[in-house]
Amino acid sequence: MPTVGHGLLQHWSMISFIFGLNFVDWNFKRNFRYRPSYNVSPGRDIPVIRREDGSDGDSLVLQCMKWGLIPSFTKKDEKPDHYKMFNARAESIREKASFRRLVPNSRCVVAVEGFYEWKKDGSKKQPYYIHLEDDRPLVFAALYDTWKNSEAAGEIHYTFTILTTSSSSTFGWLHDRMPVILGDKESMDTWLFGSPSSKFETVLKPYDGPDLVWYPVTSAMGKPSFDGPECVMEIKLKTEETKPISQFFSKKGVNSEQSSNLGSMQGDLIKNNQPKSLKEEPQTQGSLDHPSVTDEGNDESKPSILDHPSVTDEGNDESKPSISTLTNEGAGKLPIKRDYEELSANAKPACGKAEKPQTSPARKKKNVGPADNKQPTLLSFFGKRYHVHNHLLQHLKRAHQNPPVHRRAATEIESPALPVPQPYGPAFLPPRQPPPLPPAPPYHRGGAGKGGYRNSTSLQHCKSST
DNA sequence: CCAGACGTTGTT
DNA sequence: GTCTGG
DNA sequence: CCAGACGTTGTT
DNA sequence: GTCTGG
Repeated sequence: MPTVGHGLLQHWSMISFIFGLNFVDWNFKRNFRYRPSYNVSPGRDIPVIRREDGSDGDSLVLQCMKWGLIPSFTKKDEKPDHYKMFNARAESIREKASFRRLVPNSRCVVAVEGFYEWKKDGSKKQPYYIHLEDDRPLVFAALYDTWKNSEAAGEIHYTFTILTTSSSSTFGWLHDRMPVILGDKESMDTWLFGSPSSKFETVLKPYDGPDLVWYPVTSAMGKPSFDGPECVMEIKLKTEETKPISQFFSKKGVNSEQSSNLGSMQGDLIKNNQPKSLKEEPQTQGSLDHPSVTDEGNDESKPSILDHPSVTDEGNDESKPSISTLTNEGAGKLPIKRDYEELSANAKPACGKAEKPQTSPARKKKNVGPADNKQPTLLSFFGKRYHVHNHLLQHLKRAHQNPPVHRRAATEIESPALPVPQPYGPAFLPPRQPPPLPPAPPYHRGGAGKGGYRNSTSLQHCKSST
């Protein structure tokens, strides 16, 4: 089985950050329309790795596809809607008409440096940037499909959807679903090379590694047009704690007060513990140790995808980069089980970064307060979309020449990539956060250590909460 | 992003 | 016109 | 039989 | 393409 390791991705990452990709001269398929971005939303092209067509071997292809699956049966004259299927519940991919046919032979993986998820707090939504502590790329399990529309004669459009699963116990306070993260080489190999009849359930589970960390970022990144390093800069949250509990349940109270938070980048207060604040804590969670990020053996044993000769760029294959191996190292996998039973209720303010885990979330549904539950829905918006950040892929030469432009607000529209040399150097990376702390207490009931299993519509194992 | 809705009561 | 869902 | 759907998240 | 609902 071919091996695809983190190494590859890690390598890309290093190249882009440190070396600047010049030396990766990979010829990507003709229309490799990719531009690095800190804010990727459905409809954008990003590189994915898939098995080579018809290959029963270990050949892999690196190719750009648009995020947001357009099933092959979509009418040729229909306007493709990438927002409809940008995610697929892992628990039900074998049942849903749009996905099940892709499971046998259209599995792929997507590598990103991190992604964003919004924590809801009443009417407000606070985005958080989630990434691996050591910045290795995150590898998501995905499914792709092809479609031809009426125009562009014969042009085949490749699109993909990212699988989601229930959240791990440590991530659950932020959101109840998370992308399926293939944390080690074995799981990547299983997903990419497993036989059509394989039981993929074992790899389509919540990633529980303690090395998955996060911190709040500006809500400005909620706009697809907002791109640039600012998207991944940590901000301090203003905490409003201290409200009597009664207010917690009162939406009214909460809202009014909190409303200020929206884009706030400022503030921060600190506080001490209090009874749980409504909002869970913002925090950066840390993990405990970094698992071994080490890689000990770097993999040498197995070739990584990059050096894997078989990875070709679909159209032209000539170029195969010859990179040597990199270390792979599996991500840390199992975390330690943490048990915090204590739900700490308090909030830790964010002082800087590492804080602590949050407390368990209040349960969402029911507590509604008194009247006023109905707020204007401001929360919709892009609630769902994953904003995948990937400057990681800057190694793509094209990309390199066309760095993302930092835009503000809706002022502009996406401009086609133009060579604008405007390098923002490697110095932009998001701050790392060291402090590991115990994760937050899970809130799912019943849950067992990891993601809670609940049932819901479908079957397979992991279910999510809520 | 952009097509489509633009409601309430009663509920999961 | 503006919000919402996809 | 055949037209129509085929998705996810999140909620009041 | 394939399943579902009417």
